[in-house]
Amino acid sequence: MTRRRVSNPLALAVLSCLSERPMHPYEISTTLRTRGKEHSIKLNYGSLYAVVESLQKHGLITSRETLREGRRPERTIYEITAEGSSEFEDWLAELLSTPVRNYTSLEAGLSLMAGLPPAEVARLFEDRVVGLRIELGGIVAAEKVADDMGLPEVFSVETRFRQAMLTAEVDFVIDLAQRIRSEKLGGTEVWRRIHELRAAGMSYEQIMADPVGNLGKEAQILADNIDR
Amino acid sequence: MTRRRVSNPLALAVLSCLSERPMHPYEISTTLRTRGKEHSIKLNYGSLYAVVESLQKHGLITSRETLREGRRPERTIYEITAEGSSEFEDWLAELLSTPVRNYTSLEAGLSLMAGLPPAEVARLFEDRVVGLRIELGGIVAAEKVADDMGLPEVFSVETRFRQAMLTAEVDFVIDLAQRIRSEKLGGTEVWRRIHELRAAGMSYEQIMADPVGNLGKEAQILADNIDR
DNA sequence: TATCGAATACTCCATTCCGAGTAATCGAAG
DNA sequence: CTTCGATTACTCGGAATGGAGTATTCGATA
Repeated sequence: MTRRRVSNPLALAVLSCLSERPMHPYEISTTLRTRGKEHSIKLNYGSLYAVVESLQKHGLITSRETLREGRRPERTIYEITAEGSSEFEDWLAELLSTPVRNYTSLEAGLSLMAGLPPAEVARLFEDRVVGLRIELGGIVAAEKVADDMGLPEVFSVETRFRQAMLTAEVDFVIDLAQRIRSEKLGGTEVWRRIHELRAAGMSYEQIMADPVGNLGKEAQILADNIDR
Repeated sequence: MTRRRVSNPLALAVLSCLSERPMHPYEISTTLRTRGKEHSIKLNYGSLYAVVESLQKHGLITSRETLREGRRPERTIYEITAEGSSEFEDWLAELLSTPVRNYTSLEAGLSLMAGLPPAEVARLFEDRVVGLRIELGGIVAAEKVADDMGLPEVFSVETRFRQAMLTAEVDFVIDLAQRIRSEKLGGTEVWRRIHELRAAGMSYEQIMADPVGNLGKEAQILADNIDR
């Protein structure tokens, strides 16, 4: 059981919109878009309509009326229930107060990076830094626009947060790339050696048959960890 | 079309394991566990078996043999194909070099935080900091254990990365909580006022009928943004 | 005034995911 | 020697996801 009856964060955004006033799903989507919330909460129609239906099923919102103009598709207007309001507050409080594990793709990559040779990994990180700086540039520009429009900071803190996280990532990646290049990162020699031997045609299993002999005594730990 | 034929990062971990030697799925799972990779890549059995099957279907791995000991379930041993190897390298290179949007739950929360009153949000952030510090403590302890065992840093950079990100998050959240408490965060007064009026029984729509009158001239922007 | 692209307002459904369940075996303690 | 929890090794089905498709209308341009 996933603690929340509806667990997609998009549902929280829906409750947030309906806390203001009743809306129909498409209006919710455009509201979220114009406010820039779709940059922090993944929004696509498939999920939106599924989530709205699920919220209704669980009594957190109710449909108020269905109207149609001309031969356009129907628009069902939803409003939040008392139960929905308290779910909204409780859920939002939980999101703000309770750290949760978020798996990022960089973490996945880092955890397996020894699968590529050190020089290549360093180069890839240098590429990444270029990309990160471009993203950061975009965020800073967007912040400036919001500021010039007079939008108070409270309504775009998530952007500041992204900026902070991206900055920390840039710092980390630059440092890591340098430490790989200079072989100051612990184990880089063993790592490089493994790839040299593999490039020379030796299999991983052959290398690991005698790690210390093939790779040096730093590799003892690998021998200990890899055998069953 | 999701660029990769198999897009779950767990598939990358599977390919990584099979790059070393042939294994059966359960062995892959235990290998990933003992190496601590399941902290960076979500691992559950349902996904593991689905992903293995999908990798096979797409020709990135092949089953080598199926054996059974006693009346235990069958164990099918898989090995990586040449195509699988190049997919592994290509995919890993992409993960390392190319930033992607990762939606976090905190970002979702931040983007909607105006839905709760400022004082409460500040308190929630203070709670979060406690939790984050506990997590950080655990990570630092784990790093020490790895270091004492002599495990070279290359094989646990992902942990350092998590540490860096969590530290940046703590800094951000502490600063934000302080700026809310001291009302130095732009718009905090308007924000507080909205919740005071709502607590006094006024609806959001009533408030927004005359934002400047109800909330002060800082709220002009809200009027502009909220009407259609 | 005819056309064409953008916006409106969804629907569909093939994957993918993931938590819970199952069933056998092993090892240690009493 | 027997019981009980941990480990081994998966299977299953319901829920979530997300991209592509559909049908109408509006507004600008030629």
